[in-house]
Amino acid sequence: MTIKEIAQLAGVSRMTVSNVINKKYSKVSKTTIEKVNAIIKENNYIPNLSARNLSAQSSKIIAIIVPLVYGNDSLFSDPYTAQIVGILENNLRNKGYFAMIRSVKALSDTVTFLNSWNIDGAIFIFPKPEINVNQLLKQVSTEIVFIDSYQEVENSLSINIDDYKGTYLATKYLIEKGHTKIGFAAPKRSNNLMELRYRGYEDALKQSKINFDSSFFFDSDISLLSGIKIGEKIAKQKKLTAVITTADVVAIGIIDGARSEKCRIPDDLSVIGFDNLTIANYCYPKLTTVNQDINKKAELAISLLFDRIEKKNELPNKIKLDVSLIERESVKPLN
Amino acid sequence: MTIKEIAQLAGVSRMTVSNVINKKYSKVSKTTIEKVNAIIKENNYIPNLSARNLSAQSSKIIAIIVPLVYGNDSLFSDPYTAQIVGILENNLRNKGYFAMIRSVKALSDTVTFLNSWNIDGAIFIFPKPEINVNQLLKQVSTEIVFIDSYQEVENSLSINIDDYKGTYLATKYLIEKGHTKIGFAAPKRSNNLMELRYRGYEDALKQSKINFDSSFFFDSDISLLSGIKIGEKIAKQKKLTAVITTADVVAIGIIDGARSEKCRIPDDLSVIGFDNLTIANYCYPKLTTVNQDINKKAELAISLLFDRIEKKNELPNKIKLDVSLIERESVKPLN
DNA sequence: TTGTATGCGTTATCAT
DNA sequence: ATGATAACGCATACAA
Repeated sequence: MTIKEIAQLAGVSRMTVSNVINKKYSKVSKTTIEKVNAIIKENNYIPNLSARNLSAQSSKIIAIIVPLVYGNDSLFSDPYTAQIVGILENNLRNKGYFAMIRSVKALSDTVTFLNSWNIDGAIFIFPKPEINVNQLLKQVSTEIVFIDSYQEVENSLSINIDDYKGTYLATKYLIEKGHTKIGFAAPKRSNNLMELRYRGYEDALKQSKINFDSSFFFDSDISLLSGIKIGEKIAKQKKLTAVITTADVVAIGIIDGARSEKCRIPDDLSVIGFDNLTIANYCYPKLTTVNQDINKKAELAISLLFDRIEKKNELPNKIKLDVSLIERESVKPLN
Repeated sequence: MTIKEIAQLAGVSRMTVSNVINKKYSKVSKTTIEKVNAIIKENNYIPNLSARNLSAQSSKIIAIIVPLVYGNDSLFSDPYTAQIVGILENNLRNKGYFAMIRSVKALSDTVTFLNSWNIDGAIFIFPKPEINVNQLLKQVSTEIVFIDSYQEVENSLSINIDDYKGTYLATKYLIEKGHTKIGFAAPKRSNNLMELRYRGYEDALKQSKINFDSSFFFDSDISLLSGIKIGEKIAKQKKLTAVITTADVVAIGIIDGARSEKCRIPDDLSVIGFDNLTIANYCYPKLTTVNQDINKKAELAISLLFDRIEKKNELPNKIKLDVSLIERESVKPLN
């Protein structure tokens, strides 16, 4: 069923039908509107968006680009990403847009994808260092909002959190509770994210004149498995009384790994997470963690994207969200 | 950059360029192929898929339709859905398709969505009773594979698991361990899923001549919160020694809720989950649960969908996957 | 208020 | 081996 057929049934031109569909009522008489609408309904006519988009040079599609976790089949190994994507879809749908999700490996993949469809905008979650944001923006005309990008690119749109503050708060909190042997589990690959979180940790130590020992550092992926290995190692070494992480999933992994080596949590080892995922409140012990407002992050990404798509330009290029420490049960005071 | 421009630059017709792009090499000379390819590369030409799809009447888009959880902003409140969607996207991308995700509330939403784009196929995860599969199939020409559909519709394509066996195994296991006061937490709304899982539970009880008491039943959503409330209730009542659930998230919620009422798990209450999510292995205590192969489920959905899209018709309409019980630490023997 | 012509970028068909 | 024409379904610009 096409506009043409509807037009024939209604005995009007295609344009009249088109105007009815697009509610350009000033251009059509009431009688015609009603007649056409009746026929549209009767025939269950639904506009062909491929055609509309070709004509309009705009697709009403927003791309959601997510990192492809190497060695993993699923994009959503991390519930953090899943939660964001869910909120994005919800907001986009309510705005009359469509959400196309795509995982990408390389810059060229990304460019091809974004230029293939007349994509109206994109939200890119955690662009890995392999994908150079600067290059990407040069090769693509789509508006892109980056969530958790730690490539500092002027003029790029991004939503981040105060990473420095997050680890700073966590470390400070442990120190207040009497801990001095505080491990730090984070991905090693140097990027700004890690730089910031590392500095937060380091500065808090320094302020209390605690020496950083390189054996305090544990290279981790953002995965349970990675956490488990670190937990086992920490339990065997018996050198630390506490450890902070850069993701709740890692923290939960550490707890599990340490426990398997007879290390009690938090009695023998205090653990602090990062993200405040839903599960952080239901694992055992309930996880003391750095809270970030994931929902707000996703919603702001949408706001910023549409601020630019609609050329309002009211919001700043870079938005940084605050974090806070949530006290639960995975930290034991030593004093 | 369009085909037309490439054609002009190369001094050939649009069709020749099109043939090169689509690798119809029998129709183009080697020299031309090379010349055209060079110009394409040089200009970073990328085909416009909107146009291609309009022409081809096919979009290379596969819709992933997920249930909208009422009162929840995120589609992926449940990691189970997130995992499936991740695997689907991965498989689709590898096949050269695009994944459009969409949550739907009503039948009409769904029909409009599927008919708007020239969508090549759809995978529908857990169609709620509100969306009548039979009606849907009548109003849509797209091939749809249903995952976890409990509306029995002849000729519809579906991937399910052996729900009856799942709860049967769980209940039987508890009985073997000496439990007789076994609760059952599941969504009450009557549909086939619940019917099947309920019967598995009930039959196992019957076979051991254990009477079912209506107070053993707890109406639950598939959510942590729902589990928590049930856990609290069970702990307060102190009537049960064990409870089985229809989702790991509910089981984890129950553990948390019961624990908050000083009920020790598994000492005072044994709990069995359902799904064997990743987290089931890392919560505390590690969850004894009914395992289903989520990855295989998603992969089979893709296989079945493309079996029909490509008109091979080698696979059966309905595929039912086996389940098994995974023994971990959330059940304590009473004998 | 309604209709006509044209273009969006691609591909199928049919000539040459 | 290459090219001309039409078609996919819709919307913009302009004419009547």
